[in-house]
Formats: sequence, structure tokens, C-alpha cells
Amino acid sequence: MKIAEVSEKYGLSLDTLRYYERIGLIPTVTRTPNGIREYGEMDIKRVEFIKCMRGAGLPIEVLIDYVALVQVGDSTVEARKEILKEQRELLAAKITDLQKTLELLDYMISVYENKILTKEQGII
Amino acid sequence: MKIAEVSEKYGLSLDTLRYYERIGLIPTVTRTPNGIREYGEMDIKRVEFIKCMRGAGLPIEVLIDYVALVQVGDSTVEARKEILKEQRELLAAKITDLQKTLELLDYMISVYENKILTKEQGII
DNA sequence: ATAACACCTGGAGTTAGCTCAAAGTCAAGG
DNA sequence: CCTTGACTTTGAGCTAACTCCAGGTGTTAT
Repeated sequence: MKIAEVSEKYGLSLDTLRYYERIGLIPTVTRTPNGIREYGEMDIKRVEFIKCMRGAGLPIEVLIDYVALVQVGDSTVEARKEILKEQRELLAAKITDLQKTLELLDYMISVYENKILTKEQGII
Repeated sequence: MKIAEVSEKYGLSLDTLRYYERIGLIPTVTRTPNGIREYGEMDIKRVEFIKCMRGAGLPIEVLIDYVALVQVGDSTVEARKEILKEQRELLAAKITDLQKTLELLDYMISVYENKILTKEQGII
């Protein structure tokens, strides 16, 4: 798969994909003899993973560390698990937070709706 | 309430509070005769609101618009409600997204746990 | 064979959202 | 009286994460 297809498929710009590669997030992309990137199955999976994690706000730094450990091999399984667990907890906390904000928004919207209704009915 | 107390109470830096004021997020802070900020009850409420919304990732731009409408008065109730509704939908979608990512993290962690267990048991 | 197109590189530029620094004012304590 | 400390302003600086640009190479279509 060439870079344009990957870009299209995952909604990441060409620049972003190349950027991710040069900072070490997708360091394994092979090249054709004339230097063109050819994303293999594993690269695609990694793009998917990175996109998902970035979408959840995991910092690039953390992902770089994680990917570097993957490159090292099986000896880093424990360390990798710890990174994921830590990020999992952060994410869970964040979701709880967002849900509270969502409730507040719903409440405020309902207040506005009552306000409008009251006005329409000429009450007050 | 002086700025240091507000900062302490809500975990926003002095600089951030002054920044929020100068960009129009908390435009109503009164001053003592010698120019010191004195946050009133409404200002405190607004700080709380802004902090909450920023925590959920609502862009400052949107909040500026919202706050500006509040300043205008009752005629903008409908427009304000629309802003909140739009942001509510975005937030709800985001939460759904994060939950999927959370599940993926949980799955990956469980895979790592099995891997480690298998290794400990000497199977494979 | 020449133009258009997709790709490449290295490095600079951009955006959001703060964060800091310098220089100044004012009130209280030793 | 002088220093300390909390406040003030303006404007510059910073970080994360892209995003763009200039100049170059290689393949494809007319």
C-alpha cells in the first residue's frame, strides 16, 4: 500500500504519516528500490493503532516509547503492559470527567429550553 | 476573592486566569481602586464553567463566542442554546470514541497478561 | 520527449493554549 | 525608611503536533 492510499484510508495527511515515521511511530515502512514507501500489513496495523490512540489523546511521546519497546522484542512485554495500564487509567478518568461535563451541558440546555418556552408562553 | 485564591481553588495558574480575562472569557472581573482584581460570585461561577468546558476540550474560540453572547443579554438565549447543543453532540461522539479506545486498551492489556502468564508457566 | 503527476527530503512555519519575564505599583512588617 | 510580597501590565517565549514549502526524482500519458 502506498502512502496516498494509507492517507485516504485512515484520514491522516501525507505529511502526518511521514512525520509519524520520522519520529519513530512507524519506523518499519519498507521502500521500493526507488525510495517509495510501501506500507506492509504490520505498518497498516500500526497506523490504525496510532490513529486510535492519538484520537484518545495519548501523547506522542508515550506512543514513541511504546513503539520503541515493541521494536526491542519480547523482553519488553511487561514494560509495555505497564504503559498501557497507566494510559488506560488516565483514559478512564478522562471519560468520567467528560461524562460529567456532558451532564452539565445537558442541564444547561434544558434550562435554556425552559427559558425559551416560558418566554413563548408569555409567562413572566 | 483575589486572583491567588481563585487560582488555588480551581487549579488554574495566575497567568491563565489573566489570560482568560484578556481574551474575553471572564470579562467581568471588577477591580479595587488600585487595580487589583476582585472576583465576584458570578466571576467564580464563570471560572468554574470555563474550567469544566476546557477540561472537556471545548475550544477557547467557541467559549469566547458563548461568553460574548451572554454579555449581550437575553436576546441571545437561542443562539447560546445552539452552541451548547452542538458542543454537546461533539462531546457525546468523543466519549463514544474514547470508550472504544478504552476497550481496545483493555483487550491489549489482557493479551499481554496472557503472554506473561504463558511465559511464566513455561508453555511454549 | 515532454508534461503531468506522485512521490521524496530537509527544514521552516503554523496554531492553540498557555507560560514566563521585565518593570512597575502598592500595603504591611521590622 | 526600606524591604518583602502580592499584585499589575505588555509583550515575548514555549510546547505539542502537525503542516507547508522548495527543490528534486522517477513513472506515466500524450
